[in-house]
Amino acid sequence: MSTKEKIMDAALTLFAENGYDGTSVEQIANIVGIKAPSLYKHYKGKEDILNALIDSAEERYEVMFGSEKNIGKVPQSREEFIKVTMERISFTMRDPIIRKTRMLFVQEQFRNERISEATTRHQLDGIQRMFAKIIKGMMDEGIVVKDDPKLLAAELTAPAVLQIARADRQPQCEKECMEYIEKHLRHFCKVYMR
Amino acid sequence: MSTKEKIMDAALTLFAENGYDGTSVEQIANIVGIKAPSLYKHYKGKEDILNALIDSAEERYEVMFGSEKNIGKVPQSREEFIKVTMERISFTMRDPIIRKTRMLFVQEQFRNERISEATTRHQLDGIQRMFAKIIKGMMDEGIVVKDDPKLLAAELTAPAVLQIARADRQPQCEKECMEYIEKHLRHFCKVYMR
DNA sequence: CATTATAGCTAATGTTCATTAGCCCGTCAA
DNA sequence: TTGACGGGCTAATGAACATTAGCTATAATG
Repeated sequence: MSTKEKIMDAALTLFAENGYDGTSVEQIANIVGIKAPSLYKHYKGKEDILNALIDSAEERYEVMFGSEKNIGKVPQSREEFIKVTMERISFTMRDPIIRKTRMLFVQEQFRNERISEATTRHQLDGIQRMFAKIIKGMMDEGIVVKDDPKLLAAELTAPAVLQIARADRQPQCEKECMEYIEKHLRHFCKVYMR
Repeated sequence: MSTKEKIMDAALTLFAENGYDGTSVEQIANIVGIKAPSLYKHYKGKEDILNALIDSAEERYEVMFGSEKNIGKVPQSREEFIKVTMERISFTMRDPIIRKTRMLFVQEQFRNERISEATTRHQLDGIQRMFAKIIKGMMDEGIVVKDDPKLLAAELTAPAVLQIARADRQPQCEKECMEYIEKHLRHFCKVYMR
């Protein structure tokens, strides 16, 4: 891993934990194993690092939600839908980089316009568009009752998003959150699936 | 309004907008109309102000969700339920103190244990317990289909909570958010109400 | 009227922080 | 061999910040 990448990595960890203002350039340099001034050989300043982190999050988002490739095939049964959905949610909840990015965005959303806008785009539009497509697929196959796919997607994902946010701030409740999400998912299936 | 209250008020506004670390004692004093050192006649320090704000938020929560008085009577029709629910949500979304407290809590949730714990208690437990009671009441009256009231409450409130969070960071979308919430609410009623 | 507490002020302190200046060493191309 | 450059270093700078010390005026209390 190059020094530039190490800086990004360390900054993301610290920003997520202590916030942007609560993190000093020296702390970042310490983790990387260099002195603070050396950091300026790689980035113009602290804000430049934040912008690089936002860029990188946007790229990741583009890869995950930009194309429709990663939706996979339409689940053919209730249990299959529950399984792949729980896997997807579990990954999103636990992946360290996604988790730290979420925590960073949550904290900076009111001061940084790019982050504010990206949060809405990722958390609401992206996820719901994805699930709307899956649900639409299942509607077409007759597995799910006919209804507005976007509304159903929002109902499906919103409780999960809130539980993920809870697990971010209270990691000791992670298991409980996942169970709660599964309960919701099963209830959703009971109501809307044949 | 006493100076002590003015300080709380100014601090809440600034903390919500710029975060705790992003706010200086001098900025708070400026809004109040005193010099920074005078502030220490009222509070031991910056953190003391934050703690007072948390105390005050907890008291407010206790008043709003502590007793069951403020649930009001069980709505007798779909339209009545929609009306009172939208009013409740609109108030929660727009009331300046509640809004700023929410924004402060969102930003500090990872660094302050009291806030972390309170966020879960207010955002998940409190709201859902309240709506579960209303829904339970309507189930008993036969207006809502028999089901787990807490699950239904979570499904009802989760999309609203996310839209309120969106309106907090993008106030220009407030109207859009409210319309979105009403759409969800009506869909919820279509699915679960007779 | 005397005294005491309250709540403001200015000046100062010590710390932390982001950033810059300028030096040095190793690598690699000309 | 030379020279340029990348990437590290130390030292320094200047600003911001939380907090303390100590003075003063006004209001409340005896």
